[in-house]
Amino acid sequence: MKGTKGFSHIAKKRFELFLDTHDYRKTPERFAVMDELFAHEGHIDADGLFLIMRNKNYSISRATIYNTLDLLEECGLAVKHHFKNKNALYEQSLIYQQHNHLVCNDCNKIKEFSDPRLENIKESVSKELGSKIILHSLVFYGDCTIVDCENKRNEN
Amino acid sequence: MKGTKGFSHIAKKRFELFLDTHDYRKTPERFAVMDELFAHEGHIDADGLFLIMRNKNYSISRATIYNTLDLLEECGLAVKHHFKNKNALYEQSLIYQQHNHLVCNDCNKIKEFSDPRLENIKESVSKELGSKIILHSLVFYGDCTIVDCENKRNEN
DNA sequence: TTACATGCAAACCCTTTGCAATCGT
DNA sequence: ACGATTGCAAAGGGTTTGCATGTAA
Repeated sequence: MKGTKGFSHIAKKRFELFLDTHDYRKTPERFAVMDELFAHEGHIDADGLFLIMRNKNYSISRATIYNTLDLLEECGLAVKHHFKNKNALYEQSLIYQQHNHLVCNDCNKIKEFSDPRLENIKESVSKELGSKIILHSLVFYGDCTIVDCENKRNEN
Repeated sequence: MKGTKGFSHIAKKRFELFLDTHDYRKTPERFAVMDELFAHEGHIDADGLFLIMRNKNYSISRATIYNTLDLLEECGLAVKHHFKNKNALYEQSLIYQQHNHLVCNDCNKIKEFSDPRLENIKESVSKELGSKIILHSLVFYGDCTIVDCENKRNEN
């Protein structure tokens, strides 16, 4: 999602409330991970965050990153995705409205879209199969049809 | 998918043709894995197949299972899913029409559904984002609303 | 002060890989 | 017979865990 800059203080408030409520400690590491996730546009994996923070000479361990990402997911500030990769990708979700992903077969870039018709499908399925649907994951995989796409074939 | 019994000879024909075309060898292990996948209703992981076959005293290695599942996926006889699990789940796809999955938050059981409106969404996204969509993955995660659901809370 | 969180490294789990033995063609 | 395929075990890569140290409350 774009345009999330300047919203991290709202995220911080929500995170603090969450930590308070659950009697979790407000450690600097946890806020640092949150900040880094919110500073990053798009999707990133745990190790990506780890490397970025280390490169900034912020001392942190992978274990703490994983732990914090779980907390962020738990309080709805992060969404965890399992695309075809073997590792999980995260994205901040403060202004997350359920959106979906199109993964490009050519360059692996991820585009986002949303479509109201998905809600209709959800409602039908809820009734038919007897489930209160809490979340969904819709991913399309496709070949690029954009002529001279700037992203095309730039994987190494 | 249900009702796939008795279709494995068709699968076998398709697999043989595929192996011939690609100059891959028709080993008994490959057909054994295919048979086992087609004998299994629903989703199963590589290790699940491995254990089933070992329990039948069929001597096979994990490496061969993984290799064969790749081949089956390549020729369209198997579909590989990445749900929230860390391991991949496979299902036979001889009579696979694109269908989608509802994963139960209570018991982890997987139900299937399909909805024609998804095709409409696909068409819109194809045009909007410039992509020829080859495949998709739609998964709903929901809480069971079925009273006295037989599957409810039987995880250990 | 005291229990919870961190950091590190080892353990874990699923999957892939290397190589000698086997077997399809 | 030749070379692809198998089986095994070891390596790999992402994630989790155990434990001593550090630190928020």
